[in-house]
Amino acid sequence: MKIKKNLLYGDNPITNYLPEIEKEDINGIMYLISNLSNRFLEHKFDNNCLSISKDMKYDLFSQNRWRQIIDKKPEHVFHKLFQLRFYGNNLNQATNGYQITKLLIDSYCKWLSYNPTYELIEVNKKQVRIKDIQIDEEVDETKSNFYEEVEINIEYIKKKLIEYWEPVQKYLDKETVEADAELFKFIKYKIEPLRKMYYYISENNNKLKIYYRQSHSGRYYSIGEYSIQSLKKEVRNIILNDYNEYDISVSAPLLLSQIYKSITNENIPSTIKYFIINKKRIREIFAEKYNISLDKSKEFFTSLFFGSKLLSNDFKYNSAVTKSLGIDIVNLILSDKTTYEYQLYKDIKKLFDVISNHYKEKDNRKVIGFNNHTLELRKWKKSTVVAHLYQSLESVVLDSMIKFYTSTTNDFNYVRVHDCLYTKKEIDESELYHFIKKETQINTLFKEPISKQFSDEELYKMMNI
DNA sequence: AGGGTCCCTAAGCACGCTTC
DNA sequence: GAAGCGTGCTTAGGGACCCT
Repeated sequence: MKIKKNLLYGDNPITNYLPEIEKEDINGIMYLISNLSNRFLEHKFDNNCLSISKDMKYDLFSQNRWRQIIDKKPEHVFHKLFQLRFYGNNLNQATNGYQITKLLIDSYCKWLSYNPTYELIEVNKKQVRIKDIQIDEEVDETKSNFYEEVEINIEYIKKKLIEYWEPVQKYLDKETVEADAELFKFIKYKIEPLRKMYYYISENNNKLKIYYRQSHSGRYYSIGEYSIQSLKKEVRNIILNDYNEYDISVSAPLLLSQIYKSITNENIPSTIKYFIINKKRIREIFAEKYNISLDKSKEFFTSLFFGSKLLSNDFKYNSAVTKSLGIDIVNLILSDKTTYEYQLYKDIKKLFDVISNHYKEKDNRKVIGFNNHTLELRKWKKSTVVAHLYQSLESVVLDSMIKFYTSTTNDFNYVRVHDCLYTKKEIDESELYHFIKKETQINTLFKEPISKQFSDEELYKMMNI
């Protein structure tokens, strides 16, 4: 256990609010402060009380001491401080009946602005982070297959971080701050991840180390605390600010169609073809028609191409789509069988059936993907099988993209994101297309198609508006 | 010796968020 | 549909201890 000597009791924002801290508990408080940056909004405040998880209590005070000395004695200062518990970690549950108080925002702002020392502490053998500095990478080497390292333009991230910080700063002057979903999400999913990544990269000589693990289908997932793949896209694009993004446009419909075509030798259903050509407008008109947000609309079509059911699913009454859109809208979609969206739903279902049955005939225990990765099945499950095939084909295309990039530029700064490749140097999209076609026989698209698009009038007619 | 209780930890599940 | 991370809660099971 090591503690920075000059970070004294009373020097940090939390202890300012806690007049009676016992000396022996200061380690615990240090631990709390070090965790504050990432988690503070998930702890419910009531006056000067905050709640922390059971594990954290035990880490702080040891389980025995917590139970025997603190939990059983209501007069103990920490009993009062930590007695509250809350369930769930989303905003609604965390703030139910409470407000995000000035204390909370204040502590966070002060904590960030202080930044006086870069000292690390150890508590109960656990290494933790304090004052923004990472001491140890917590990636489990046994889980990751390998890592790749890429150069990052850190100055731009710094600039963006300052921009991000502005909207939070204005809360400093207010007495109380109302629970604000936007603020909550902004800090939790944008500021904190970006800040964390910024320090991670700057500590590593302006390079980003990405650990990958390969899944059964051949996809590479970035793992660990600093996983770049599950960052919000906006944040990821800030980090990879000077990179070029080569995205397989309408990837799921496009690749599924080619699997279908290779099996049946037939043209794909026209509904799916129209979607590939007019994706953007179709999503906009769909959002308009059912009066939902564009994001919900995107989610709807994405789910359809992953084989989502509209109403019920096997284990829960409501499918993911029903949960997202609400039962009324789903019923509305299902009520008119002549609409484009209904027919698209049916055609995708047919496409899934054809692909699934074709492979089931060969062997109903295993499926060999396009990259020769094999899926072993105990029980045949259509959606899993199609997902495996789709992902294996996707990984073939991504491998091919990487091969093209590294061989033509002799550069290895690239980041894998399933059906999208970020590259440091620019490449020619048309050459990339031909390379992939030659290597894999797959047709890809890297930009929204502009030819053969329907007029709005035709689209409205198609969707029965 | 058997039964009950407490302590402690790990593992598993559920949930909520992100990405594609 | 695939997967990731972080968090909260429950449960299983072993060890230590005490009582009958």
